[in-house]
Amino acid sequence: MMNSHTVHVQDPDLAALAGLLADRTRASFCLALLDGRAWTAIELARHAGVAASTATEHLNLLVTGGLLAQERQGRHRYVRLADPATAELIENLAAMAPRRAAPPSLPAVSRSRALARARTCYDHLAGALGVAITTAMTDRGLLDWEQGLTLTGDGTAWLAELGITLPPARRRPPVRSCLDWTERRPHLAGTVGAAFCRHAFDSGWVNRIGTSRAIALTDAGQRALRDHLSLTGASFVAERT
Amino acid sequence: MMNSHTVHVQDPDLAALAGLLADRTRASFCLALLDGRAWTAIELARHAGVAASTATEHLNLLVTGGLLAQERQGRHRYVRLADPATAELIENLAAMAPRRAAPPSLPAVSRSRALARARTCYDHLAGALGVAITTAMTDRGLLDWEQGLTLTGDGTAWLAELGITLPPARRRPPVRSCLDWTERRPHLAGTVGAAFCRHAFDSGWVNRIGTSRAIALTDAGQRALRDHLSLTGASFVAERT
DNA sequence: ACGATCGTTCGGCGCGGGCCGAAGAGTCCT
DNA sequence: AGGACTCTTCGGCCCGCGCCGAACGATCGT
Repeated sequence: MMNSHTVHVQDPDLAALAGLLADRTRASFCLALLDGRAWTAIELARHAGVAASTATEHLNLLVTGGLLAQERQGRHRYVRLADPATAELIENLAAMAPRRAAPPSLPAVSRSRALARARTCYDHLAGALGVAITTAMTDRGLLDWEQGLTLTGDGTAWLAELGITLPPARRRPPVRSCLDWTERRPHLAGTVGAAFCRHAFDSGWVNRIGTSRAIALTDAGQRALRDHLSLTGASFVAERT
Repeated sequence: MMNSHTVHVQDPDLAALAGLLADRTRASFCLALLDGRAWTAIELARHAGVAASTATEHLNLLVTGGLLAQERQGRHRYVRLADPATAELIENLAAMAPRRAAPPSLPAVSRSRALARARTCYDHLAGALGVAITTAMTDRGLLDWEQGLTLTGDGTAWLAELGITLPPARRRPPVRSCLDWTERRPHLAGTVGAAFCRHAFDSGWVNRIGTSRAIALTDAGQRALRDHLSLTGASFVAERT
């Protein structure tokens, strides 16, 4: 039985959702959380340059609004993006948003260079590294861009060879193109992108640089990319410290 | 030569973009414009229940913000969504936004029933009609949902048989799943969805109901759906007046 | 020429929301 | 037990912004 005729059309409260992101501080929180990790309230407060009390209020709004999930451990309040759909929404918004000139301070430049090389974008790899991997996979026929982005049979076999098993396809698409705001080129996201990223961390191919969202490609990682993707290059390799 | 190392990372001004949609009136404008047509300033003002002067200010913001495109004809100011990417962004936001109870006035109920049956969603067909067509195409093997949404070889042939020629694939994906806020099921969008919708209007399969975004399936349209998709049903057929 | 309609500009009003600092509760470490 | 740290609550400030009405200019119809 259809009962759609008894359902009143309820307008989506677009303004309420957009209002959550319409504040500099809250937007800064969400962009920071795009690295996929859980941050504490004070980390976010310092990141955005506001008082702890202000951060608390903003986090309350974002959590009750459903954009953020929180988890309390001891005296810490950890928050992260609620789910991949939320991350995707923020990515899309960020990709369309106008740029805002950042103060080109010296440490900021060095940080931005590390971020441009390689970083996580929610649950997958981004930066020059993410783009290079995606391009190499396309060149080897593992990905197909003809109709949107799809994983080829060769691609499935290649993943299996690496020991990456994919969860059964549910709501979330296995492969998805993600365009973030430093690299202006698309890179691999979706469950495959997430699985590959996890595999790269587990196999020691990449490591986090300190506590930032930037990551560094290890020697093992360079070998792996050369062996499995014939991928060599310098643009995504971190400088020696 | 890579020159990415000279490019300063500029944070996307997410708050500015979200701020454009963070107002009830502006959000109401954008949702109305999701039907894909151009509206005049006063039409939007009346739709949202604000003074003309207020609408002018909001439209200025939305146009300079890049979300809307405008065209002036005589004393009229026509505005429409800037491009398909903008429409998609608003769709995604609307799909995630919390529902807001609408006052269930009697004319509103009747209007909502017509909208639920069949309407345009930006440039493609939506409502029960859009969902039924999409489902039928899937059942006949014209669409494949295994890896995201793709058009099969049979699907391409079927479109050619109808006389629908597709523009060469550029940035915009040929098929895309669109989830709007009345039907909670996905329906066909992308360039294929747009081309099919245009074909349906050109062939007299559907007509606009007055000046609303609701549409009515004609007798010719019912025959076409039966012949080409073995699709029969009542949920998407308008009542006789 | 005239009224009618559409759109814009401007001044002014009022409210909401973002910010802080101070005070306090809860947690961890030593 | 004590200090250090994280987080929350509250009061208060103030700016921004969404709203309107009035006046005006522009355009269309007759």
